[in-house]
Amino acid sequence: VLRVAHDHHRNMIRVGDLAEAAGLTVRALHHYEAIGLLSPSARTEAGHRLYGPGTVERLYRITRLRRLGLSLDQIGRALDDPNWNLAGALRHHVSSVDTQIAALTALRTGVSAVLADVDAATDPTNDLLELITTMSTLDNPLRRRISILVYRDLPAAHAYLTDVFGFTPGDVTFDPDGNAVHAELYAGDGVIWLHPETDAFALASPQTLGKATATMAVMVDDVDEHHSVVTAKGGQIVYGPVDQPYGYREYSARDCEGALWSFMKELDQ
Amino acid sequence: VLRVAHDHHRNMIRVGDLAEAAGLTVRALHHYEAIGLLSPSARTEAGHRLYGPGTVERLYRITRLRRLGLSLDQIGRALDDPNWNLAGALRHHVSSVDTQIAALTALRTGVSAVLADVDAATDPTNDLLELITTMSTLDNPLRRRISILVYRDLPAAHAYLTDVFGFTPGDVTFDPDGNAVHAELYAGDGVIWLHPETDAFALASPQTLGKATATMAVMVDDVDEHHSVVTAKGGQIVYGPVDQPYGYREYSARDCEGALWSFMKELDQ
DNA sequence: TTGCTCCTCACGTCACGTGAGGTGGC
DNA sequence: TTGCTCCTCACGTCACGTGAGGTGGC
Repeated sequence: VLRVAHDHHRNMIRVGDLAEAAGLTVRALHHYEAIGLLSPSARTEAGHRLYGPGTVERLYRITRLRRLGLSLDQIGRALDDPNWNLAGALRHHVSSVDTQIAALTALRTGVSAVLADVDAATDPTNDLLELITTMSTLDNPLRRRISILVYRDLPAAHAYLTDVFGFTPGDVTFDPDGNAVHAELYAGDGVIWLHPETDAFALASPQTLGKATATMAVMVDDVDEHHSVVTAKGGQIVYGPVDQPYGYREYSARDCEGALWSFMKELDQ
Repeated sequence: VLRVAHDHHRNMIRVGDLAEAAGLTVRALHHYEAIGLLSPSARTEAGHRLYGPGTVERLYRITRLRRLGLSLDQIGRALDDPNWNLAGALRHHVSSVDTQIAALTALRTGVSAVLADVDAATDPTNDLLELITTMSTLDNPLRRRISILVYRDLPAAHAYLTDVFGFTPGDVTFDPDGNAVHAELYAGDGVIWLHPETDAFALASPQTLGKATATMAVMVDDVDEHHSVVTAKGGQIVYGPVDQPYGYREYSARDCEGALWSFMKELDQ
């Protein structure tokens, strides 16, 4: 292990500072060293860990891959073994995440149904345990919701929702004649599909009808910040951020074809 | 510990049989005994575990609570401490499950966005690690989507969507005049809100407009089974289950006010 | 001199999985 | 006699958290 005198520490960082910068604990960095994932670039004469720029960069990649849900073992292989198939591992990982999400969401609806039954019970001595033991709603078969919004110009709407509202763009699909037939956007908890107008199923854009049969609410971490970004991008604000009596701070905006969006966050309490 | 001769085992069950019946392993039952959660009713003279009817019933409750995501420690308290607040623990648990779901779904969309970029990359030597390191979409601030569907008669729509399509009912909120102003339904991965018609925001029911500006897709485990249940309940089918070229098996139905719903499942491959 | 950060063990977590080595009933 | 199930230790898992006891730099 390289030992350096303290006048050579210039571009090195100590373990506590690195941990804070990376949002980890010192103990986690000790652990990464113990399993051979991330070793300090050097040590001081007193044995204190020192991390150089290359090592810091490596830790940045580690934390990124960690957020994707890979194990430390997998991350080590991804970083050190050029023959290891990272894309394959991620693809496999996505399907296991899907399974976990399905199980948790089934659980979530099941538990809230049980609790709703408890609240509604006229007999308060009614045993919750009995309810749970006999409930069948723990097996609701409805899995994921996907909202499908109708637009005249899919590529334009796709670009607008990405640029102005900040959705992550997914694919835009075209038919052989070059008409856009499908487009996807990613929000935090799933996907939104965009659909062209069609007489066959009586679907039309709010721009065509002058009214809408649905709107979208999207939860954000900071309503005011999102509002100021959208305003700066030229978004068409319907009303600015306001605390609503039903427990949300929210503002509302219309997109390029007049569809209504509310961006909101639950108020404390 | 009660020891019984083998001619007194009549209504007792052995550990291997109990494990199989409960979908657990023998080791798990050993563990439950070690932590004091479930002890056998008796032992044979040779020391083999024997479980009576009361103990089997207790294990059934344990597995049920386990499916709700409670820890073995919490389950023990729920079963043995009459003063312990099971409903409170479940309520707390629901919000932690929500957080987990949000994190996993954010992860899921992030990873699939990364993989989509990899697939679209014209340069196959483009480094996936580079992509992940530089991707900003992993920090998308948009959290949860909530679809808001417009209906003339909220209580009727709430009842229809629950009874016919199988959504789990949430609350219906009324104003002081007795008008329904808000209603909620639970699907597998979140909530759907129902909203009354309002001129102020140009929102109207498909029944009023004759057209719709949005539709909903809902993923189910078994499209044909859901279709047959909805048909039996008198649902208005638009087209029956069919494999679509874009990779889903789906069918479509209209609800009590003409809103279009697709129930679908991804095809293999 | 006083704080603060740093160091190295080393046990604990959660719900079992997985042998190791051996015994009693059908 | 041969399988099968059963028994009791006891270590391993995964990514650290949480002290215990102590040292070096500002």
